[in-house]
Amino acid sequence: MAKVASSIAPPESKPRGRQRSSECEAAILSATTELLKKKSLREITADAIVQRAGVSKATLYKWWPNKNLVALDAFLANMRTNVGIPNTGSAVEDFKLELEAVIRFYTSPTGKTFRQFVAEGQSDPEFLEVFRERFLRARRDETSIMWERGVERGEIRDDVDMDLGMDLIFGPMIYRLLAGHASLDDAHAEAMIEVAFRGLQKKPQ
Amino acid sequence: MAKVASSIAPPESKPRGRQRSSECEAAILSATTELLKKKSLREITADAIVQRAGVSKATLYKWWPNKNLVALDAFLANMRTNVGIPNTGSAVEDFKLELEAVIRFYTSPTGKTFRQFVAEGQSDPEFLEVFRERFLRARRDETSIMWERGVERGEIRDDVDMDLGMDLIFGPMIYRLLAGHASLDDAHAEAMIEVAFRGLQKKPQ
Amino acid sequence: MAKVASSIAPPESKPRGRQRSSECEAAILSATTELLKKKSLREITADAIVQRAGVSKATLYKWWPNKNLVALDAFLANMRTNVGIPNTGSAVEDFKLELEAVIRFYTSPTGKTFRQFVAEGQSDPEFLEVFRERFLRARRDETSIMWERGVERGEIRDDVDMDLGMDLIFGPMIYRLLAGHASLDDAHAEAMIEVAFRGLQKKPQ
Amino acid sequence: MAKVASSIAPPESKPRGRQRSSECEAAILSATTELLKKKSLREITADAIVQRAGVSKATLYKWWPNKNLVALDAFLANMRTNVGIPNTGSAVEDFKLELEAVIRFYTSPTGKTFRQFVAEGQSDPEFLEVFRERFLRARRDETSIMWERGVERGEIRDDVDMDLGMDLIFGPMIYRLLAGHASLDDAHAEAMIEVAFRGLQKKPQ
DNA sequence: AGCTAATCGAGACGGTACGTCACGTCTTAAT
DNA sequence: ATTAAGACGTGACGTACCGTCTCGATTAGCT
Repeated sequence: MAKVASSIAPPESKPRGRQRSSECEAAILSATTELLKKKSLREITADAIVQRAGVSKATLYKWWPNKNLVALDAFLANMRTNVGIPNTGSAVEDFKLELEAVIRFYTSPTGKTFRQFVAEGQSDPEFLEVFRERFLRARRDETSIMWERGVERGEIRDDVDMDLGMDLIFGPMIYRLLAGHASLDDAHAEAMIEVAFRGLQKKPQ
Repeated sequence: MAKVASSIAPPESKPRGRQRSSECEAAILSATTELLKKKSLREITADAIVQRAGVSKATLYKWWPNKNLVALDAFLANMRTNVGIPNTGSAVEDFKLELEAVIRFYTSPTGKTFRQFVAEGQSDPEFLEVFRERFLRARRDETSIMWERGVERGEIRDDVDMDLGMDLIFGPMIYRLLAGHASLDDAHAEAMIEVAFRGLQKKPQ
Repeated sequence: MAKVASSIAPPESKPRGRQRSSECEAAILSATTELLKKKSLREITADAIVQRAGVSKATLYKWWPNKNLVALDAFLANMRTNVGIPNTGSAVEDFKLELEAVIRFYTSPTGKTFRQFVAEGQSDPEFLEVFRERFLRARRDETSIMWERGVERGEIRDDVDMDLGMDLIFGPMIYRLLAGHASLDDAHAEAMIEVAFRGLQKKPQ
Repeated sequence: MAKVASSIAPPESKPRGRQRSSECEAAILSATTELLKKKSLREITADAIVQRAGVSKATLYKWWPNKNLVALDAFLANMRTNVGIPNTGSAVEDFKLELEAVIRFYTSPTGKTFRQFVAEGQSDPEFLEVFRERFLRARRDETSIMWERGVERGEIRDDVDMDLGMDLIFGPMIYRLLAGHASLDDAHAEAMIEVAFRGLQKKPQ
């Protein structure tokens, strides 16, 4: 993470000196995870992380450039149990289930960090890009399978750009998540998909 | 600003002492506006504002609790020249023009502050609420006129909740604005409105 | 107070306009007196005085240049009930009684302000001079009567400078008062006078 | 300084991390010394000290709770070249020389800080105590040697409490120093000792 | 009776220093 | 070489008090 993968050569004589402690990395990530449950990203300090992890500040800054990227790594590490995407045979149903699942996640204790990553990204373009590539794109790659299945089955119009379609489906939810001007629940998901798909699906004619 | 309008009594004898200097307020707001053109909200400091405004820090903190609300007041003060909403006779056209205008604003030097307000709101719920009430709601109230015209003319289905419809129209744009995963221009606006309205408009038959 | 006595002309036609309110002056002085009972001179603020006195800050600064001089006026106003000096017929006894009385005063709630005046004087030479002239000199003028009686009665050597003698008698007490390195009570007064007078008094021979 | 000496264990393995920079401490103390030559203790600001020392404010506040204690440390550091006490064989002569020396010091550029320490102590009892213990007591311990020599040689009465005697000798000088009502020089020292010792010394008979 | 001027309460204002906080870097001794 | 401990410079924070100022209201002698 945040580091270059240690490259190729497998025999690779170890460098001199003490080796990087994977325990340190784990301690930092899990400390960060714990802190994120209690406080917002902005409120968490690098000092708090290292203290809770029983690790020195130099160690943290040796492996990560700043605490946002630590938090991102911690966040991603907790997503490995990756929910499979639904496959009901109907694109509308699939996206409805998916949207519900995503809403549940984003409003969960862990998922609410998402909003804070987007927020941090507004004043740190590099971070925003990393976040986009490592989180958003991964999610979109998964959901694109659902999209393609819909297109192949003739449920989704093939003249609609997928990115546009995806934004139509998930954009309103993101907007509500960030602006908080309206509620977010299963009912909303259903209604939203209903209307959106009226614009996306092929006419049955 | 930041203060409640002093309510009813119109003759309203002035309070005893020295009156609040409107020059100070103006200086602070315009200094903030200038700084926002050059730096992000996060980078701007209260010290920089007061120094540029030639005003004491105590004065700033006397009238505003923090610099975010100063920036919001400055932002709103610059919007008084309020764009009238379009009225072409066609709801699709109206929303297309409106979405294009909004995109142009949000990507303009002044409008890019919008993203930063949303960002700040993520770690400051109170600020988010103020921002929502004083900016977002005002915009939505305006656009709701367009929506209602569309409904009355029979262009927009009357069984679609307006809030949901608005989010469907503007949500995708906000999402792209904040996540930056895809471009935002007139072409996008057109395509987005096209698809969204297929779900929103009444069948012609 | 703190103002030059309004000079010569006794009939003196009053100046036009509203006259200085003696209630204001009294309110300020008594508010200051009250505050001095609870807090040290350093801790008291001009704002606190005017608030407690129900008076405006401009009024305070119109008649006094700073709060130290207000406090000095308040202090002096509370000393009008001027303790007569003792007159037992014996200089040693007189000074013993006087020293005891002075110690009692300086360690009383009112008198402990004395220390703070001396303290303020260290960083404000002008104030020190005013304090010296208006308080210390008045006290010394009183005590000088005791001294002179002693000299006349032949109890005190006439070749000792009075100022030096006074400092010998009161200096040690002031020192203890300010440095706090030893106790101050009647016993100390007695012992101190005992020793000091052995140096001051005429040999009985 | 300002920290407790780290007690007993002489081998004392150094603590883990980066050590306190003695350069910082030295820079702070010498900057403070310089500033004290030009300004009064009250006028000196923590900002000015750290700026002149090229040190951060956090560092100063890490090691000292306030600037008074910094100044005290700086003051004491400049006294290490400790004047030996006189030893002429005569207590009167010894104390006369000592009083002259002390007067010279207290009226010197460095020594005039003494008055300001006493002044600060009046509104900060804790500081007064530290000042007393670390400065006054040290001086008194030194001078007590002179006193004891005098007692042993039979020059000073053995029924006079030493603290009382000391105050009789030095109190008047302190009084004049702080109140400024009379001059302080060698002539004064001589006269004062003359009179004081008449009360302190054993009758020759 | 009005005019005019000094005074008053209220409190806004510019200024200066405060002491705290978090950041990210650096130093040291131990592993 | 990497670690834990933790000192350090930087820079912003929000608060406090100072002494000045601007208001409109009040008061009283003078015309």
